[in-house]
Amino acid sequence: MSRPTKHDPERGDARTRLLEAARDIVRTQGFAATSVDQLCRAAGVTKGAFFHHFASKEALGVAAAEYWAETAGTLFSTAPYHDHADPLDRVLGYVDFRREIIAGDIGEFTCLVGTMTQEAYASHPAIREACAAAIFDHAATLEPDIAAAMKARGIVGEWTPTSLAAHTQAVLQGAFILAKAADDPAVAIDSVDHLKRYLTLLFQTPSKGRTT
Amino acid sequence: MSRPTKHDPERGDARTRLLEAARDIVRTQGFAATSVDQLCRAAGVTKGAFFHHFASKEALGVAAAEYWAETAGTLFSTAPYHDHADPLDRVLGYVDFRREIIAGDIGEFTCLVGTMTQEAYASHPAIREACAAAIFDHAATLEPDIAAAMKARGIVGEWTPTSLAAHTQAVLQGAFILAKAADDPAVAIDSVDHLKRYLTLLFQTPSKGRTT
DNA sequence: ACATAAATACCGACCGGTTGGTATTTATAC
DNA sequence: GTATAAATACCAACCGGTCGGTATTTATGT
Repeated sequence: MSRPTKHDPERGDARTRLLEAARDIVRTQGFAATSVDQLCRAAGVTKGAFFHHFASKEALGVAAAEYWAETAGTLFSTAPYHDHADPLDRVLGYVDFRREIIAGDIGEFTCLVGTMTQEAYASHPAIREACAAAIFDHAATLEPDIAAAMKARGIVGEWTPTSLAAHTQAVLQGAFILAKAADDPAVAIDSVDHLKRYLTLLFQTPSKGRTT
Repeated sequence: MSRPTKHDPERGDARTRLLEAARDIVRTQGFAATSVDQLCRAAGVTKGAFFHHFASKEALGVAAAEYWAETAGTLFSTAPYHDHADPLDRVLGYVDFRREIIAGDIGEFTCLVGTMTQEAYASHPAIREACAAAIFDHAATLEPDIAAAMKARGIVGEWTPTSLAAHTQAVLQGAFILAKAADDPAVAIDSVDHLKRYLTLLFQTPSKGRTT
């Protein structure tokens, strides 16, 4: 055990390590099934440190959602799909980028805030709000490109950029659930392919494509 | 309290009441956050009865998923959308039927097995399997109509009836997550509308609509 | 028809371990 | 020296699960 003290920086401070532990463990076990002790063990800190940084387990959940939104924000804002000249290519490039991420271990590509939403939407309003912000703020980053693609092609469909952006997130979240159920990422990739096909059909339609 | 004995049938036996309590409570709180005591209180039975009918809390989770699959099975097999002559109309009728269900309280139209999958896929393999069966067996009921619609229109796309059926479930599951996050069923309805639009575009396409 | 045996269904007190959270102390940084 | 960060010790409530027992239904032997 040697000397446990001396403020060992190791990898980041205690708060960040707890947030990263939450990201990894909550994604595979869920929020309720993850105990504070387990988080502390994984982060290599004591309970005292936990409750120094977070007022409660719920507060940790909120912070984890915010941390998730932050890291995802930089991941996607620096991704290469923004380089395409055509706005539709940027949207399709986003879907391709999401598709690439889906591989390997399920606990590593699935979405923390989607998982937490399911458990916390009724019992922990603060967590629900933080998750909603993470999801819909991320969706909002797609709206300008969708709107530009609509304008460029003169599309005036009965749907809005907001609802289409939200739909992309719904497909992704649902794909994650199916991948977890099937214990196989392939089914998630199939759904993302269907999403890309939808976007392509939507924007290649010469007429308005009335359906409803 | 009067006389508690004499095998009071009230509303179904203890097992069914526990299953119904699980369906209602787990959908809003999640599996891990729902205690056995809470289930017993809601079902009006004692802990002794619980562990008489179920070997463990996990076994209750498996049984709840199976019960869900059973009740959903009768709900959808007796639904009116099967009456359409055109197989595509049956598929679109299914989507309409799902759309109609999405209304009112979120805890009442969301999916038990989708919720449980998120929490249990890694920690409770038996629950994961039961949820997977519920989801994919339900999806499979759409495959014959999808296949018939493809054949009727001579569509030989790069996708399969199985993957499209699974995709419908992904959209629904994702729509539920977004509804929970936004605390508003409207966003779920929007996604279902996008799904219907996708199906319509897919099957009205004269060419194969190569995209990938 | 009836006594008896054996399942089945259910009850509720109880157990050891874990839970989220607190109080107090100790080390570090500026 | 004082604010911040972290460690230690501790707690009452709650957790899933057990257990000995009782009531009721069903099967069986005569």
